Amino acid sequence: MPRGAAFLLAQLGAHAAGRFGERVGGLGLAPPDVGLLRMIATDPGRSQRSLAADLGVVPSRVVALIDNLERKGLVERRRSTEDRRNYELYVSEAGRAALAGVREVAAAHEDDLLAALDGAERARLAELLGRVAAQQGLTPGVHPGYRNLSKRAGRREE
Amino acid sequence: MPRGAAFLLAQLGAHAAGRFGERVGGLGLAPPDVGLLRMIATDPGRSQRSLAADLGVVPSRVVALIDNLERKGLVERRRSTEDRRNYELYVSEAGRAALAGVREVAAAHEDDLLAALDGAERARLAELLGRVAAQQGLTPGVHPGYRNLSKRAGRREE
DNA sequence: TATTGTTATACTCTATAACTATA
DNA sequence: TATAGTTATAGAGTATAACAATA
Repeated sequence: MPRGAAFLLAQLGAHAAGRFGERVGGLGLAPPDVGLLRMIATDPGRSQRSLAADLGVVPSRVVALIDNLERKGLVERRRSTEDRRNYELYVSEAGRAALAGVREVAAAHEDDLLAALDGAERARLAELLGRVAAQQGLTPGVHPGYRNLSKRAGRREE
Repeated sequence: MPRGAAFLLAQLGAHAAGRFGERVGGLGLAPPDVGLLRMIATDPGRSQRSLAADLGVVPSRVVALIDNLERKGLVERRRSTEDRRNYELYVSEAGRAALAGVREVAAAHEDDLLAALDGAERARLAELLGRVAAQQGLTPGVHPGYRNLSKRAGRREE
């Protein structure tokens, strides 16, 4: 039974995510931590609500995620002075250091993952994948692993 | 921040898996069902234990998975006459019909997923991905989504 | 009344370990 | 004693809904 590119994509994607998770785990980070940290670093002061919206996740989940990051000292919650209902989120100094570690790890990850390809082939692969991602409407930099899948048609196990 | 091929792979892989799950959900199948069904169809009479080993999953999980398939009438358990401790698993007629449906759905899935690419580009993508998968030691046709990830350091995202 | 964040709760998935029936 | 499959249980992850503070 010949496997097409769609299956290979799903298979390799899960593999890549798993391996990356192992690597950042070595840094004391869970995979969701990494994405959140990056989003907050990119747009400091943003609220939990806006994160929930961008991630396609329920706000209560962001509470737990940020609790986690705050407990690790990587993110700070500051009550907004303009609208005291919401928090402004900031990446701490330790958080920035963690992100630097993530960047190293990500480079090593990419290199090991694509060991079968030379530079030109990697670029070609990235180009093809980029076009597919754009056509599929995927948000650059946002991993669908966050998304609430329960609304969708099929899931897992009956 | 430029995203490399590794991130795109994880992102697109999760997207592809999610969309495929929706489609087979329309057939009344959960994503794990599809893989199990195929493995049993390929190698009729195999035991639950052998499935667990191939999937990298604990045997008790296979019990629930097969219970499910059996309840839907897609798979049959027959007590082995040689060694009465184990079952021989077979895909039923309904199971074969379900697999035919899966093949249709998979073709439509691939076509929609890769709408951004023409035939030559799809072939090129499949070729590149195939080489990466082989170098990474991935088992053809076995999706890592089954694997026990709890032993590993981190888990999801990116 | 509407909105931000929180808590309480429930449900799903999945692993671990103990158990049964064979061998 | 060892193996195939099963059951009981627990823990992680995540959604839903009710709630408090603020607007």
